[in-house]
Amino acid sequence: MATDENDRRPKRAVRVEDVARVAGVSPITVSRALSHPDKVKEETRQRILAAVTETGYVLNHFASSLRSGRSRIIQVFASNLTNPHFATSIQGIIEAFEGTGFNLMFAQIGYSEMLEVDVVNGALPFRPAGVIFTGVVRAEATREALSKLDMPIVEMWGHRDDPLDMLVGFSNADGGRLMGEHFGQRGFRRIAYSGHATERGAERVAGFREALAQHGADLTLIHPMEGTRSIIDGMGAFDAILEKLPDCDAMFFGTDILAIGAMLRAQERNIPIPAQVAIAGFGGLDFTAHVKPGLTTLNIEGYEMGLTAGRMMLARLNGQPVDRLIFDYPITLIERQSTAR
Amino acid sequence: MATDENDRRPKRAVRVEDVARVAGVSPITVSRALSHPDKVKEETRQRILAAVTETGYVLNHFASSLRSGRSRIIQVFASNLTNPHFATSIQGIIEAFEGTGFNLMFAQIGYSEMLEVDVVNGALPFRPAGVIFTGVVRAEATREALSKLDMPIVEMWGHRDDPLDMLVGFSNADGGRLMGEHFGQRGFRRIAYSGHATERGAERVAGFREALAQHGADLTLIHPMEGTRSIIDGMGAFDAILEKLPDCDAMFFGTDILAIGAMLRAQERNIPIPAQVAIAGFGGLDFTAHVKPGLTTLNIEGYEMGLTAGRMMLARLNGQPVDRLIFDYPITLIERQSTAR
DNA sequence: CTGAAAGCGCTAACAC
DNA sequence: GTGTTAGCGCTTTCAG
Repeated sequence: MATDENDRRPKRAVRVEDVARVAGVSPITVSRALSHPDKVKEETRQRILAAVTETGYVLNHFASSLRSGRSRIIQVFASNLTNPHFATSIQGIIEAFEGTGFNLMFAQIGYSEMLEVDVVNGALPFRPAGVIFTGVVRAEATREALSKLDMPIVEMWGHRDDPLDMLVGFSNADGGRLMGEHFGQRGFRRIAYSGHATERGAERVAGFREALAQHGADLTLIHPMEGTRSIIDGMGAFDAILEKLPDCDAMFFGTDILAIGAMLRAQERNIPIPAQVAIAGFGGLDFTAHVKPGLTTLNIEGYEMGLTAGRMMLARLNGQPVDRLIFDYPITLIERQSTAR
Repeated sequence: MATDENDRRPKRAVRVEDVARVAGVSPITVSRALSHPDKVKEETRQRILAAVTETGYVLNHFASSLRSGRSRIIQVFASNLTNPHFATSIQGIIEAFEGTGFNLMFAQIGYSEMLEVDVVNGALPFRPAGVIFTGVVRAEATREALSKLDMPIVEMWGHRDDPLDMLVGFSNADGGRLMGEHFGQRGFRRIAYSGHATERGAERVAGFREALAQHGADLTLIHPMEGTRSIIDGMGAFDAILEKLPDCDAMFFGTDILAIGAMLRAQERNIPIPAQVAIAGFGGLDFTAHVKPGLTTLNIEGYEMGLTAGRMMLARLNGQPVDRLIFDYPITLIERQSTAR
């Protein structure tokens, strides 16, 4: 960028000092012009901006953060990206922060959400400006440690009345209830659930059971599938359920993928869906609309949740008021042929 | 962690100096014990480690990186996570770095790979220890800028004989060739391709066309679909192709998702697959094995590619020799009912 | 609205 | 194998 022949030597990076010299001001004024533009006279600011372009200056985040104790890093604790719901959610988060000058740092957490204090501490050396969890933090010790940190936090994909700070999620209990209501109305009686059955899965199961009870039905069998979600697993689950509960007339799966696996397996075994067994999924992935028979499912807006999570965080970081700390996305039943009677 | 009552005041963080005092050594020795263990006497090291636990010391990355000019950050430039291939790949990368002490920073690049110098520069203030691209860097200017950086780089999901540094990919041309060979042998004559058709897509199309030519067949129609990959898009593509090429007898789609959409649309329209139109996909997503008819596809190991990319980078960072700079994953044809004759 | 001095916490370079 | 000194580049005081 500089026009002289010094370009040859990438000796040392351009510093505020260099910009300051070119602009004829002191280093601190350059710093202010860049981070608190309104605290510097417009004219000076213009001169400084010109000098920045001329010198090709870029801020050294390390020096900046070391001195200020703050950073422009958003720490994201994400679950398995193999699950399209989470992947899509993360995509939403990424897009929310695009072009904002914040940088996203990723760390993996298990699907179990049994996030340890250590995992969180491991990310703190970066003093992130904010933290986003692709889940609700369960461990009490971790919650306490986090709440002491006094930084913006977004939890996702679950529900709590007392989030650490902000929450973008939905109620698994409501989801379970919706499906229980649906199954109850249809008159199903020998009912099985397969999928995540602890933590947030437990809430879903509880809601499901509760709604079924109101129709005099109950959840006859739970076939737990923690952390797995392939089509093959769904096929296996279908067989396993019919093995234990041969007269099963309705199955509710914790993910659409498992449900599709079950439907495919039913086809292979010539078991008519929904005539003999009704099948429902969870997630609202787009292919559920296109399989035959169409798959009844609970729809969740993963991408939008991610986007919203990112925007809430951003608003908070920019000092804007966040109108709702808890943003529960509605979960809706999409009724299709696979559970028709 | 400290046992006295000073715990109440989180005045300032524990520093090397504090650890040094407790261990009865100088700060620099603490630093060395932590980052170059072999340069410190075993006994001293033990004493220091004890002091670290006692004081609850955690390294300040900002100070460390500011001083050393190095960081433990791996910059990942990722494409759209909405695409399960990329998401899975990223998952592989994440797992490769789990527990290694390196931190992953994410930035989004468009599917087009027309990564600008600016995007790259935007990440450099963090002086990453390495950079991973979920794609091959196309823009020459960017390639040059990167090569001057003198840091480990992994490019992915494509092929070049002259990678910037390391490459984990596969040959799109080979993939296209495999499918062209397959279509040619089956005797298809009115052939359409739909999907990504520029850059890496162009290589695939070229290979496809080349192999078809050897069987006296040719690629009659290209229906480009840049950056889209939903089932709905596949349904639309199917209709669009038949509109332009009513006697089309075989379609090759750039992603399995598009291919599935096409198959579903064919079912709706009562067009027999493969009797009237053969359909093939690309990617080897697991559901291709389970749909009816089974979908012929080209298999790609996304997760493994990510894992390998991460491990190559890690080996390089740990100063281990990297035996192969270019790691081409084999791409294989999975022949199923959807293209049977 | 602008500047001078100081120091964030660490490690490179050079002793010993 | 260990210590001393200095400084990475920025921004927080505190003055003016």
